[in-house]
Amino acid sequence: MAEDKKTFYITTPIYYPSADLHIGHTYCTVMADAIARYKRAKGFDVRFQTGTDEHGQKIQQVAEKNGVTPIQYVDDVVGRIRKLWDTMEISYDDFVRTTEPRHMERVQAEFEYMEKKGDIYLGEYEGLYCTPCESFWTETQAVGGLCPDCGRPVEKVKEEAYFFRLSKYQDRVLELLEDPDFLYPEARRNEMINFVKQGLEDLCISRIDFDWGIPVPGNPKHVIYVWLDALSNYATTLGYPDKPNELSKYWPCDIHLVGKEIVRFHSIIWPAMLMSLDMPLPKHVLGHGWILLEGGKMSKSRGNVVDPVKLINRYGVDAVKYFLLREYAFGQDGLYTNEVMLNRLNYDLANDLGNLVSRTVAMIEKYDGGVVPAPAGVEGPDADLREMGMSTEERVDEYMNRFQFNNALEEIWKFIRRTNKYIDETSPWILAKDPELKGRLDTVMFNLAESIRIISVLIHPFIHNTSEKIREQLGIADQPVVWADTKRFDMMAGVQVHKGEPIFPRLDIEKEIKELEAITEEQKRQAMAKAAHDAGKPVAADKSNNEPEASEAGKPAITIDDFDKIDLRVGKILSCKKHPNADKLLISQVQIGGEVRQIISGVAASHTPEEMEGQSVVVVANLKPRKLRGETSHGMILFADNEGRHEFVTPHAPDGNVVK
RNA sequence: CGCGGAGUGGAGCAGUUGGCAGCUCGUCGGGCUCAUAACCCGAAGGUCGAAGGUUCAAGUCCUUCCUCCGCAACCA
Repeated sequence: MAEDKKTFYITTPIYYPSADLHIGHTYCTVMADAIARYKRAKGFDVRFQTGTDEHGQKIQQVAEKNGVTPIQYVDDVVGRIRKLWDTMEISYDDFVRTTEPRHMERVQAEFEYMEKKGDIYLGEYEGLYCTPCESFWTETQAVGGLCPDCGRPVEKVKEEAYFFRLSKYQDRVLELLEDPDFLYPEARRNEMINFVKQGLEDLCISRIDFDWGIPVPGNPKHVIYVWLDALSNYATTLGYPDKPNELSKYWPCDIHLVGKEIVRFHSIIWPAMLMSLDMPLPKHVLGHGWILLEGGKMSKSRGNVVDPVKLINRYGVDAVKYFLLREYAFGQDGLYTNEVMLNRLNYDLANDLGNLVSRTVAMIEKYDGGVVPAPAGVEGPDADLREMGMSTEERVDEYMNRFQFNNALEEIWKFIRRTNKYIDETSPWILAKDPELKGRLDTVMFNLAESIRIISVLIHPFIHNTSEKIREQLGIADQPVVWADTKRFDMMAGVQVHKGEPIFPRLDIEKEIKELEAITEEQKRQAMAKAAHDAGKPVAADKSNNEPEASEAGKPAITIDDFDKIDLRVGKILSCKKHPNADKLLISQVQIGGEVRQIISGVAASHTPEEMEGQSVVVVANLKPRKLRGETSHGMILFADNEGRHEFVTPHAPDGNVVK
C-alpha cells in the first residue's frame, strides 16, 4: 500500500543570501509548506525542497566589503536562514546550497550534455565595462559613456562567453505556455506568452570577470553565470543525471512556487534548459504576488521591512502562518499593515476558534464532568451541523487544488462559525437546567466535540501547533491526526477533555500597534547607530557585520581633505521647468554669485517647478557637468531625504556664499 | 504610444467558464450569558473609475478615455 503512494514534489526558489530574509520570502515558504503538509495529509509521498543560491558577483563583493571570504559570508547568512525556517517549523525535506559538491558537479555535467548537443556555444559578450568598478553596464545605463557608479568613462569590451541556444526552443516554450495548466495565474501566463512572441535571444551563461561560481568544465577561466547554476538545483538534488532511479521517483516536479519577479526564468528559461537536457518538464509554475507596505514595496534602504522573526516572537508561528495564508489572494499583491494582521489574529483565531474551544470544553466539564457523552438522537440543527462538518473537507480540497489558501481557510472558518452558531441555537445552558433534557444536552455536547475534532484535523496542514493544542484540550492528543477522520462523526464519546489556557489570547489591538511601531523604530535606530559605528572603523576588522543596512546606510569615513574637495555654495533658483523627456527630472536655472547655472534634479515627484522657483538652496558647485536625457546639468542641488520625499535644505545667506 | 498591475457599499478585499453584486472589519438595532467584554440574529450602506459597443443578459467580453501604483529609462 505504501509502495504505490503517489509522489509530489514542490520547491520554493533558492533564496539569494546577500542579506537576511523578510516577510516576502517567508510568505512564499509558508505557502509551499502548507501545500507540502496538505499533500502529505492526503497521502502523498512529498518532497519539499528549499535552499540558497550562493554564487555570483554580488556575494563576492559583499563578502569582500565585510572582509571575509564568500563562503564564510554565505555560511553565516545561510545559518540564519535555516534557523528562521526551523523557527517557523517549515517541513522541508531537502535544503540545497548551490555551493555543495552534489550540486556543482551535476551542473557541470549538465553543461557538458548541453554543449555536446550543440546547445551551448562559445561566443562574444559585448558590453560597456568600467575597469575600476569591474562592472558591465548596458548602453542605456552608461549614459554619455560614463560609469553610473563612479562616473569614469567605460570602454566597449568584447568578452568571451558561453551562450545557451534559447532561441532554438522558442516554439516549444510557446507551446508549453499556451497550455493553460502550466503557469498560474493567468495574468502572468499572458505576460510570458507575449514575451516569447517578441522573440527569444540566446542567453549568456558564463562570465570571466569574477570567479565566485561553478567553473565551466574544460575552460575554468569561465564561471557559469546565474541561471544555469541556480535553476538546476531543482533537479541536481534528485541525482540528475547519475542516479536516474532516484530522479524519476520525484521528477518531473509538480510545483515550482516562485515570486512574480522570477516567473520568466522558471516558465521560459528553465523549461528550455530541460528541453535541451531531454528531461520531462515541471507540471506547474505558480507565481505569487508581493506583500506591499503602505507607500510601496518593502525595501531595506527605506527601513520599512517587516521582520518575520519579530512577529513570530510576539505572536507565535501559527499566528504568522495563518495570517499569511488567510489574508492574501494567491497571485495578487497584498497590503500589509500591523492593524490588518492583528485584526485577523483577534477575530479569526481568538474570537472564533479559540473561544469556541474554550466554551465547549468548559461546558463539557461543567455538565458532564469532563467526559464527552454519547449522543441520544438527531434533531433540530444537528443534521445541518454534521453534514457541514463532514463535507468541509471536499470544499477545502477543491480550493487547495487551485492553490487558493485563503478560500480553503475561509471554508474551514465557515464551519467554525457554524459551530458557534450551533451553540446559540441549542442553548445548552437552558438544557442543563432541566434534568429531563439531559439526553438532548448530551447530544449537543457530543456534536460540539466532534465538530471541533474535525476542525483540528482540517487546520493541521496550516497551523499544526494550534491543532495539537486543541487536541490536547479535547483529550485526543495521543491519537494520530488522520485526514480521513474529517469524514467521520463518531469518535468522541467517552473521551476525557482537559480545559487549558486560551489557545489564542485576545490582543489589545491599539496597544499592540503602538508596541510594534516602537520596536520598528528601535530597530531602525539601532541599524543607523550600527552603521555610524561601523563607518568609523575599517570594514575588514568587523567580521560579524553582515547587515546590509549597515553598508547601505553608512559610508566610509573621510578626512577633512576629502571634504575640502567639495565646493558647496548657496544658490537661488531663478526659474524651473519640467524636463521635456523625463518624468522625474526638473531643470532649474540657479544663481550662484555672479553666475547662472542649469542644474537638473530628480525631485519632480516631490515638487512642482513653481515650488522650486525662488528657493534658496545648497549646491555642489564643482560637480562635473553631465547630460541627463539630453539636457546638461552643471552641479547638484542638495535635498534632505524625508522617507522618499525631497525636502529643501534652506540656507539663510545670500547666493554665492561658500558653505563649509 | 516602454512593460505590467489596480480602480467594486466608510475601510481592506473576493468575484471561476457573462445569469438576481459577495466576504471580513466598521456603523446602527436586537438576542444570549456556556465562553477569551467573546458568541448569535437583523438592518442601513454600492450608478461595480468614465463613456460607448456586443448580448435576451456584463463587475465579468470588445473599443476609447480618466486616475492611481509598481518596474524600466532618468533621480550630479
